[in-house]
Amino acid sequence: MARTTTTPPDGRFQSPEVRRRQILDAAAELAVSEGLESTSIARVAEAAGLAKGSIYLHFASRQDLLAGLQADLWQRMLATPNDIVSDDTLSWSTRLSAVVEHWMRFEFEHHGLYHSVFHTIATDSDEPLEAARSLLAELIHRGTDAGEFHTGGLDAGVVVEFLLNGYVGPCFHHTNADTAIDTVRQLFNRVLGITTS
Amino acid sequence: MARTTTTPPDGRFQSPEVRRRQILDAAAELAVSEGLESTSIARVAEAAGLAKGSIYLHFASRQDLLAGLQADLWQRMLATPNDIVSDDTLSWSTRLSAVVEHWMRFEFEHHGLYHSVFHTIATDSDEPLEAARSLLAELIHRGTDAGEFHTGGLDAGVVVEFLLNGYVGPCFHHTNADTAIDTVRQLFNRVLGITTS
Amino acid sequence: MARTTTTPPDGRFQSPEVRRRQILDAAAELAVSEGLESTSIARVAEAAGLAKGSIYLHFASRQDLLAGLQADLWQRMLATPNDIVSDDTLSWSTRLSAVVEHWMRFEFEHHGLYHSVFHTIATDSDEPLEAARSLLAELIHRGTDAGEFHTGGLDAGVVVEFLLNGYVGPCFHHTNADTAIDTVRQLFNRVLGITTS
Amino acid sequence: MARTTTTPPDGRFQSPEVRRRQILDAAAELAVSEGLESTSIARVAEAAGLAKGSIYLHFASRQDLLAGLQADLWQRMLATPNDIVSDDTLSWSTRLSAVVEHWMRFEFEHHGLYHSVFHTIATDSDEPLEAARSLLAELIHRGTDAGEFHTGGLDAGVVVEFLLNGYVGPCFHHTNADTAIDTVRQLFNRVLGITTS
DNA sequence: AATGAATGAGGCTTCATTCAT
DNA sequence: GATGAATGAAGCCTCATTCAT
Repeated sequence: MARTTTTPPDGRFQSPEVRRRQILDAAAELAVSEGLESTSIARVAEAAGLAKGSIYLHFASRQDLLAGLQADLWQRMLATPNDIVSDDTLSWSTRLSAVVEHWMRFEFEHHGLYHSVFHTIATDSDEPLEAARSLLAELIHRGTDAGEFHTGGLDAGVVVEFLLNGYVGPCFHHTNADTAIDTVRQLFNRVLGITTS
Repeated sequence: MARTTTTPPDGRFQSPEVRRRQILDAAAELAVSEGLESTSIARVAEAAGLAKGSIYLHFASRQDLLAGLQADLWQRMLATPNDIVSDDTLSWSTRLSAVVEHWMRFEFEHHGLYHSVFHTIATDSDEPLEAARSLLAELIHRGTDAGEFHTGGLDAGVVVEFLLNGYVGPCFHHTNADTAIDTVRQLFNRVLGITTS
Repeated sequence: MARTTTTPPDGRFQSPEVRRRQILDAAAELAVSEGLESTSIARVAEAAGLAKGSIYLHFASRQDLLAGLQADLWQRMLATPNDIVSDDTLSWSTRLSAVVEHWMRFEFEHHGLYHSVFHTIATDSDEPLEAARSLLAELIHRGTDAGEFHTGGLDAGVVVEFLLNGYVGPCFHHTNADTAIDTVRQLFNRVLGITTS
Repeated sequence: MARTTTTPPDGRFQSPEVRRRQILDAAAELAVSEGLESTSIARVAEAAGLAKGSIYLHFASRQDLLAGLQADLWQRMLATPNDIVSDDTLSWSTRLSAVVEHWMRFEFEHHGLYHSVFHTIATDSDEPLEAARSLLAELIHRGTDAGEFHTGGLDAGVVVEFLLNGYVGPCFHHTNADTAIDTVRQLFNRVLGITTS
């Protein structure tokens, strides 16, 4: 039949994957602009150009939607850094710098959404958060082993938490992003005893 | 019913100041134990031993109450550090250490309440947050002038934000508080180029 | 003060007991006219002259309201019969007749509401239903012992269920109530082997 | 996707009659296991192996489906009894016994579905219910004329309603089915003045 | 004949806020 | 000052029904 038309005439009918993404994007935008708690199903539906009930074709509940948003953000936050850490052509301090830059740009773009998602949503698993911690912990550990970093007996867990929270602060106030990133990179270096000659 | 007049045996009639304090304390306790969003007027009233309507004799709205709570917390967070910074018998690095310890203990005690108040409540003024920034900024500035800290041309605003957020991270995970505080103090030292001989 | 006015000017403020009764009455009326499932909170509130939210000052949930309605009906259904059964000045067959009449008039008045409440609402306890069964079972048992009834070895439980359901049937169709009651009384007599000379 | 044309390997295309039956059977099963109100279109479709929308190719609305279910049940309830009543090789009391047994077994099998269908669904016509009444009324009338039953001037309509409701009661509580049936048969005999010598 | 994404009315429930007492 | 019954807007969710494919 006429089943060949892959592009529907208007946007009324969409494949589940597309719709799911549209909804998540709408939710993310709302969450950024109005806060997570104000991100109601009604608002999301409106922003996504759907009826309220249609949200439930893609998410079992508001909690589920929020969890999906969280997972989505985490995955975007972690994908590139994972690649960076695995790239053995780079020195450890270069990898660290690259990860910091990625995270900060991500945070600038989302203007703190990560932070509210981070601290507000109750999910069953802290998996992705743990993944971020592990990533940074491993990076530090291996850079130290390689003689590039010098943590001098500091509690590794505390250092990781400190850095992971610290870089977020400068992202909230729109000073020049490049300056902020550059400064934070140097702060990471100081914390990890990296001497940039 | 048969109880006729004046001064009731229990604490039913209180001066406005006392009542206000009772309400704020009840709200803070609830916010710590159940989260800011779950802190409803009904729950606060119940915890404060008042009827719902009576809350409105002391606060214009829920927002007002939450703003009061915020101001209260900031107040508590800043009072002692202000004293510390003014104490000229101490070296700048000692003052810094003392402020960090105060803030971290405060955070540990309130189990992240500060953080959610910080990030959730929309207030008209960022006054107190600005005050915290100023405090730390001044401390760093004067310590640098005194030759105790060495920030080497780093953007002061970024450093302040970095530190102000960084110390919060380790407070969420109940590793031993003393270890966390000690480690964070050393991290501050590293960031500010303080050499502890 | 002016606390003496027991009758409020209009019906806006009522004591909890009065309101609870008004709500239950409204709910019963709706349940009779439209069926239990159609008895929504919104309809009940409207019928009771209240806002939707006000229902929840008196009932924890729709289930709770329905359970309250059920309990209310059962209690009205069982109070008088209990008295009748205890009245030792009457013969057992007279008591039986009186109970049947009470139940049937009750059913006529409520036009089958008992029946839908009986079969629809999921309550934690079947207490009151069990109470009705017990009442009839005891009445039959003691009337048999007294030599007034002759059940001749029939399974007591089955007989009770049979009678308890049977009398309801004629109440649905508005034949003359008195005729129906009189006929059902005779049917009970036949079932229980009572000879009315 | 790659599956090209005609006659699919599974039972996807069916004649309307077969589909209708499949849907009704699925609905009946669901109604028995979960109650009439919980029998949603979505559940029925799922149980029948169809998409939601396809139900509407066979029934105009949910009400229509429920009415169909009702008609179906009545049909099954009345077919055999009609044959029994027409079987002139049997005495009237034997026919009565056989009808009672059929009805009770039917009720036991469906675990009260008949009852909820009976009392919940609003249909335009009470035709089938009337048919059941007529059947029993005729049976009683002709048995009385034949001298087998002795109703002694009791109101026929009331007696029919009484019996029609009465037999249902014992079916709800899983005492032994055979005992229940046997007992109810005797109760019918008592009501109709049948002496079993 | 079949699908299933989309709809939107309607149901339950919560909660900040008001106001007569 | 204090109360608490009452309100009503707003939130989450379900489900019968439609319709483009």
